[in-house]
Amino acid sequence: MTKPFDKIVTIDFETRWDSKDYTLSKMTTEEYIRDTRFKAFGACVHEFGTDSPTNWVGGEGLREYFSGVNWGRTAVLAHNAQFDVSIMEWVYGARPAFIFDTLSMGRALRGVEVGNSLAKLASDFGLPAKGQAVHSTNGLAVITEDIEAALADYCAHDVYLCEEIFKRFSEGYPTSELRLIDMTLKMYTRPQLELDSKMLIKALTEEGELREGLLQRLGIQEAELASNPKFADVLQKLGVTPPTKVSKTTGKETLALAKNDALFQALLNGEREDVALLCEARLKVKSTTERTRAQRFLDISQRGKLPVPLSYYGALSGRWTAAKGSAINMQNLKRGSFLRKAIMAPEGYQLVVGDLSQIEPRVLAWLSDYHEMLDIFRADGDPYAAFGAQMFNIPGLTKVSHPDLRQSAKSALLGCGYGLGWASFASQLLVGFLGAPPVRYDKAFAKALGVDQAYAQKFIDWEDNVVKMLEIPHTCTQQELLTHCLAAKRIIDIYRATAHPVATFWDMCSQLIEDSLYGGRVYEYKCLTFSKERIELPNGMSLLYPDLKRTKDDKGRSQWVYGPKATKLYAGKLTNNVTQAVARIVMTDGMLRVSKKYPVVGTVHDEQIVLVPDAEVSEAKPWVLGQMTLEPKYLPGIPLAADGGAHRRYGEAKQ
DNA sequence: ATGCATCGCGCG
DNA sequence: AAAGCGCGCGATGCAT
Repeated sequence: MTKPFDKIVTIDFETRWDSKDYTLSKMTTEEYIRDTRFKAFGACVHEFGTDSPTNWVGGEGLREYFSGVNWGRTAVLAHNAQFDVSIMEWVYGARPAFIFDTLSMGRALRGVEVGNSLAKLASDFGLPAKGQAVHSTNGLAVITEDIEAALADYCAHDVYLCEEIFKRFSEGYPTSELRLIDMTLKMYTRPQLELDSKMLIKALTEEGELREGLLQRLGIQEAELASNPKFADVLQKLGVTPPTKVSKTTGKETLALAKNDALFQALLNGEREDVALLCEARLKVKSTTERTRAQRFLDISQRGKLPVPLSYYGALSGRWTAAKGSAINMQNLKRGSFLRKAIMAPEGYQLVVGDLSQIEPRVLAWLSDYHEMLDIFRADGDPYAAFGAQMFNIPGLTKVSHPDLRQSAKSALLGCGYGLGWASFASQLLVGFLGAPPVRYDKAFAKALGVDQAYAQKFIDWEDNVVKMLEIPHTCTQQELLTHCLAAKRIIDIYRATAHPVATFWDMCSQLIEDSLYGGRVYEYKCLTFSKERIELPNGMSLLYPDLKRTKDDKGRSQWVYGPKATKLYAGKLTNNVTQAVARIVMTDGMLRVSKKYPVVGTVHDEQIVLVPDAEVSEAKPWVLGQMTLEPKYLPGIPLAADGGAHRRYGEAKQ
């Protein structure tokens, strides 16, 4: 592939800020740059890889500078390029051909938890420390020549640091991943999506009126509903004992007033109509996320198009996360919500949304040589429905006949692949069961579950853990609960017996944690190379497990932990990590192919959002799905499938 | 006041 | 112990 640029310009802006009310620590990048107060004091620029001097371009000279460069053939390099390139594009109309970003590269190469600020990177690489001069501009709208000179020095040093770090990072960095960084940043700096402000206003108004009316009818303040202790008081006054539960983490008693707490659900669906109404109102009042987000979307819509705030390599597995401080997360918008519907392609375009069907179970089946499962996928079967039929003893269960049960089976099957245990599974299924005293796990209960003495002793060893999971209150009797747990255990047992290759894969993972990730023995398995504290992936990137070591948990049992937060690692989790990481590469391969023809304007893990002119939509849709499912050479024989749709509105594209 | 941890819930 | 996993954010409670 020929390079889309002839030279790389490193850039760093210095801009006006005020720690009181105009600062990136209190505002999003989008808000800050689009604010009327925005002002660039200047920028340092340097042509990367040349002896040319680093030039400070003062604020008044910036417009002339940017119009004097052929950005169509020029790439830009910055640390946190989202900021600098947004200024270039939004303020000066300069559209660089390609974007390099040392912050993005740092996350991928060093991990997300270590910190990848320019100061930290300089220190870790033994480079001259980042300067401090910028503090003197706090609150200033104009700067003196002296300050400007100091700023220019400081800025030039940042440019130097960025280049030095880039030299170190770019050694061997896959071109495909550089293209993904460029793609991700352009989703933000070159926004295409529009927000339907009328729809957002309407939804906000209607919701507000509904809420106000409800509060008035009940004669209650919002705070009395929203706060846990205050709501408990309200219940007490009505002669209702506020329900409690034992916290899973602290072990302390706490109010069980969350939406999915069984006892809260009992009140919500109970016979006391006054109490039920209050509970309903509480849910309405507490669902603030949707309101806050709608308001944020509305605010953005009044400033311009929607910069999609995604963070390349935000997750261990290489998945994208929401960009920190962006205040909105495009990856967890409620399905079917008006927020999704308010996101639109510009006039004359549609959004082709394609997703990789069941990509994780497909990759797991391929990695573990689970041929029976691969054959189900090859025959275009529905493994979730098949598992659901086993789970619920409903032969012939389908997505159409039992959509909810199939959804439950889907979640169970995915969990099972990563080591989901029966107790946890049982408690998952119990969510929603109503009222009744907590059931205690004891020896007799274990025996009733049909586990032998040694197995029962193991459960008792993790008693606190299991007790908490089973201490979910129910309306069902002890006997019903027992039956329920037996059913849960039966399903888990069925899975582990039938998905034997997956269990064998767990075995191998356990061994590799010990021998390779810890012991350093290099081991190649299919498209993965296990070695000391890392697993190399088929795209040249790696899963990182820095400082992996064996520790003891609070019960004195041996366990593996890694990283600054002592994150636990064990077979089921490693299975998840490699599966998710490989699935992400299948996904990005498709994105890279699609992006050669159409702009990819967003991604949500197994889904890509592609901008297509109206006239090309019917052709583009199958083409996109086809590009997503080309067999990767590192996964020979894997059956892939993709599904998708097209609409001007994001929320209407997939049916 | 401010930071930090936990919970609950949204997505995959 | 074969323990589902990967995220971010708002509300809340507790410590500083």
